[in-house]
Amino acid sequence: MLTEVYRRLFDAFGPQHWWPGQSPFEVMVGAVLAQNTNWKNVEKAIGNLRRADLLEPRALYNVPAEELEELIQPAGYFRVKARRLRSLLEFLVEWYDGSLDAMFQTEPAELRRQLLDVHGIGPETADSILLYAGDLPSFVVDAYTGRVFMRHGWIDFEADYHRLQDYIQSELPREAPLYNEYHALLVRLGKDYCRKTKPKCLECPLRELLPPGGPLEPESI
DNA sequence: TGCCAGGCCGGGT
DNA sequence: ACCCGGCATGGC
Repeated sequence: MLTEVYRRLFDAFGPQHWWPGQSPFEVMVGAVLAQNTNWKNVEKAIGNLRRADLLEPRALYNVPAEELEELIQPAGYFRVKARRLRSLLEFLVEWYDGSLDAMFQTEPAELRRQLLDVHGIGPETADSILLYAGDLPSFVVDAYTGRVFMRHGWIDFEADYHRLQDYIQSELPREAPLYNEYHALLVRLGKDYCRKTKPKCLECPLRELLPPGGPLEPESI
């Protein structure tokens, strides 16, 4: 089923080119800034950091908190995110001497646990870093993923992050490029057709895979 | 013009 | 073990 879903999404949307041509560090910073935030706003914040020549671990590590807040303000939650970036930078500098290459030498499951111990890094952000910055096959589950799978009845509404991730990873070959493209396609699908309100299920590329009675909602389970 | 966006944490039951 | 409010900006 998941392979079929992928085929349909790829046929409908083509490759999404997520996080192309950018440094792993920039991707990592973007993963924090993107928490519950419109990507357009994240781009503004990243642009500010780039203009200030701060998209490099040591440079960003040395920026005072208040200045960091100003730079990332367009991404929203800027005080919270400044603290979270700070935690992540301290982790990177203190454990890996500020080197992403060194960080990614760590065995992936262990690195994932370490990232989850960083204040402000939850499962989605950790997996985004592993997958999009480290090319490691850790599937990124987001709000869209859950919504799409639940509305189709492929997983129950009570499933948490790791239930969903285990299910997806058990159905797919464990390959980073596939996870990368698959997640990006699910986000694209979500934005265009599977929003929280006013979904456009009947025009969706997956409409033929809907349950007979149409998309499921929590009360219908 | 409200609602929403590529979450996560902390405090209250 | 839940449940919920807080965090903040800009786009549609």
